[in-house]
Parts: sequence; structure tokens; C-alpha cells
Amino acid sequence: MLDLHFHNSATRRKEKFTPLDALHVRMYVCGPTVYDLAHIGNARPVIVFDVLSRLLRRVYPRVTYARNITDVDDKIIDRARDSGEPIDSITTRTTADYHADMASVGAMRPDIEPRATTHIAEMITLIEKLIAGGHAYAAEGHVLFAVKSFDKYGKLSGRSPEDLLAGARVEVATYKNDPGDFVLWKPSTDDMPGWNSPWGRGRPGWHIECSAMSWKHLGESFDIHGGGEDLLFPHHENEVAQSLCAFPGSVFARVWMHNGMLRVNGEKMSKSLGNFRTVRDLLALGPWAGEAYRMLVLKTHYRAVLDYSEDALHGAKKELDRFQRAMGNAKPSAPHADVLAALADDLNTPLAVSVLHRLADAALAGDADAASSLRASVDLLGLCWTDAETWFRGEGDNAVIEAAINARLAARAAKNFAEADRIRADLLAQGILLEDNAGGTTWRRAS
RNA sequence: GGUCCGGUGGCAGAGUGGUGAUGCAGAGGACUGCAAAUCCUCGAAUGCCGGUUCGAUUCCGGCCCGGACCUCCA
Repeated sequence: MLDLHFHNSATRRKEKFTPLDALHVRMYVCGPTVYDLAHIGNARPVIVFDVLSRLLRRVYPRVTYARNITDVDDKIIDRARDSGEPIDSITTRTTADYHADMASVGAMRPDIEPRATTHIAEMITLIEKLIAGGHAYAAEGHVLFAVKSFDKYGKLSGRSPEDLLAGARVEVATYKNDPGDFVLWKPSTDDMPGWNSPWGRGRPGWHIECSAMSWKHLGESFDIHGGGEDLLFPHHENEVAQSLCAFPGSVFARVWMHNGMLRVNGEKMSKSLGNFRTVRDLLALGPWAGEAYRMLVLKTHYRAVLDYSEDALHGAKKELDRFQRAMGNAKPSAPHADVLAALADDLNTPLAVSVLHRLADAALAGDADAASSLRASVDLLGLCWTDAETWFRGEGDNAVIEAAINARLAARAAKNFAEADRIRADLLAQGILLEDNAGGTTWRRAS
């Protein structure tokens, strides 16, 4: 069996991966809060952990990958209030958009996609356990986690409670015993979503949602917890505190994996800077853009900052063009050993991509085995899921193009090169690029 | 201010205690009526200063620069 090694954020070291259950790997990744369209930064962890899940499935007999949908959150409530659209409508619509957008970057659906609103009972159970264990307290309709009750608080993110206070720039609510305490449950007014609880009608805090859903579907302890680097604190730190205190003796997540942030043209993506890109914006560039974005993401190591630009996206597209040409209609054999080795070493996708280029070189030189291995390798990475014909030509009726090509062939046969060039330039203006090969003239869409 | 991560050719981006992958871009060539695609060749990099070492891009320390986080942003 292939040995896997992953960088564990909790220890800040690369470690050999050993699942708790040798036959069944369990992984949890923080999913979206469904109040708006996903942006390309949201898509990065989805792509990264999709590749990880594909790798795990290849190595282990069973993998359970859970990624939640946060469908109760103050951002959703605010959006409903601002737009007038009912909450149910917002969350249903945004969830569907999310599924479509993540499919467009080649991500498979996780095995389980728990929604927060259907796990309120588990959240209440957890909160009751925390109160019973002296780790939480109710105050003014809220329930708060008592940070001081957990001596390992801050260990995951490498912070001490003093550090946290030093940088604190928030007003401390009067109902908190300690400024670092965070909300497990909060009261809802009548116009807000709420559930009955021992502390009155209310709704859960964000952090408890993930602790409850991972517990329900993966158990008290599981193997991998993933998410964006920005979630390390406070979200993941708080999950650890909640779950470990609710289940003494458990380990919660064995390995923590965090992907780096995405920047756009060297700047942090934000609405105020005007460089905000949704996945929809990306797809508007062309039907190839989703695959190209996935390629772009995999060309950078998952822990590094990724700087997005349209130039870089086009560069990634050209690399995919090359893989498509090299593969032709080859049937998949097995991923190249070097691709597997690269992925097994902390998901080194950039190194794996370099192996893909090596295979493409060999395939273009006529090596059929290399073409088959390339096919299997890109499948493992989830790249090139569009067949070559569609990739290069798109879908639709191409009779007009074929007619133009025939006219050009006739002109060339008559040595009327001026006319042949005119036809070619004409087509190029329409986004059609002609290529004269030894076997004849072919065409593809320019981009 | 605190914690953490990182600084490799024009750009992107790996690896490595012993003459630095890969892709894009660029130069030259083959092929082509001309292109495109493909192939061949080439130029081009380890932030700065110390230390350890026979030898450091790699390990250690300092500095400079960039980034993430510091109570609900993936």
C-alpha cells in the first residue's frame, strides 16, 4: 500500500498518515455558508480536498468525506432582511448554485453533505454535555463556551489566551465571563429562525455546527479535517475545544490540513477592491474556464498562497490543450507511479503536473502506454473530463465551419493562397483557428 | 503589537547538504505556400548578512520584504 504523508497543521510537521480505522478513512471539510454565490476562493479548498479524496479512495477501501452546508447563520438572516427574499429561498437557491459551480471545477460531491438546520438536536446535545462538564454556561439567553475550562485552548493555532487578548479589537459582551469565550447558542427574536432549546428559542453559533455534524457522521474521532487557512482561528480552534470537552478521551481530528488563501492580481480578493470573482464570472470566460481554473489551482501547492490572474488561467488552459492532444482517445491504464508518489507526499500537485508533462512528451512522440497512463493520471487529478472534440471545438452545429474549410482547401489546391489566407483570417476573426496537418486540415476554437 | 507561513530564472512553480525540475513567455532551427500544432537547440534564478560544514539554495541565527490570522472571511 502506498504510504501517504501529510503536513499536519496541528503539529506543523509532515507526518505519515495512519487512519484510525485501517480500512475506512473519514474526512471532514468546512463547507459554505449559503447566502451568496461562491467565489473562486471558495472553490480552492473544494478542489484541493476533492483531489485528496480521490487519492484516498485509490489507496483505501472505504472513504467517507463529509462537507457541511451552513444554512443557518447571521449572514443569511441579514441577506434576507436586506433583499426581502425568504431565508428558505436564499439557502435552497444558493445551495443549488454551489453544487453547479463546484461541478464546473470538476469536484465530485462529498459522500455526505449535512445541513446545519437538520442537526440542531445534535448541537443541543453537545451544548448540554459541555454545560454538564463545566465547559459552558448560560447567560442572558446565550450559552457560551468557557475558554478557561480547556487548558489546551490555543494549541491548534499556536496562540496563548494572552496573545488573543492583546490583539482583541472587539467589544466584549457583558454576558461573557471571559473575553475569549465564544457563543454556542444565541437567542432569536421572533423574526429570526429559531429552535426551542433548554435556553429558550434560539439558534446555534457557527462553531458548534461543525462539531455536531462531524460527530454525527464521522464519530467522536476521525482522520482528517480540512479547510481554509483563515479558519484555523477561531473556527477550528473552537471546534477542537468543543469536541474534546464534549467527548473526553477522544482525539477529534487526527490531521488538520489547511489550504492557502487566494489572491487576485497580487491583492486580497475583496468587494471593496473591485477584484471579487465568483465562479460564475470565471465560467463566463468560456466553457474551458472551470477546467483551467482547476488546473491553475493544482499548479500551486495547496498550502501556498495562490495568485489568480486571467493570464495565469489562459496559461493553464494551454497546458490542458497539450494534455488533450497528447491523450487523444487513449483508454486509461494506471496513474504513473511518479504522479502517485508526488500526491502521496503532502499532495504535491505541482510536481504531479510536471510528471503529466513528461507523459505528454512521450505520448506525443507516439508512446501509447504513456498516453494511457496520462489519461489515468489526469483522471486521478480530476483534470480533462471533457472529451477532446468538445474541448477544442465546443458543442453545436459546425456545418458552416466545415464549408469554409472546404472552400479553403479548394483555394489551396488551386494555389490561390491569398484566398486561402483570407478564409483562414476570416474564421480566426470568428474565433476559429485552422491547422494544416500532414493528414489534412483541422480546426479548433481559439481562446 | 502578537502568533504563524513564505521569499527560487521575465512570469508561474517543484525538488535538493555536493555542479537547480516542469510549464508559460523569449531567441534560433526543422516542418509548412504562409501559419498553427509538433520536434530540436539556447539564454535566464535560489532576498541580505553571519554561523555550522570539505561543501548551503537546502540546516541554524539575525535582518529586510511579502502574506494569513488575532472572536463567526474558504
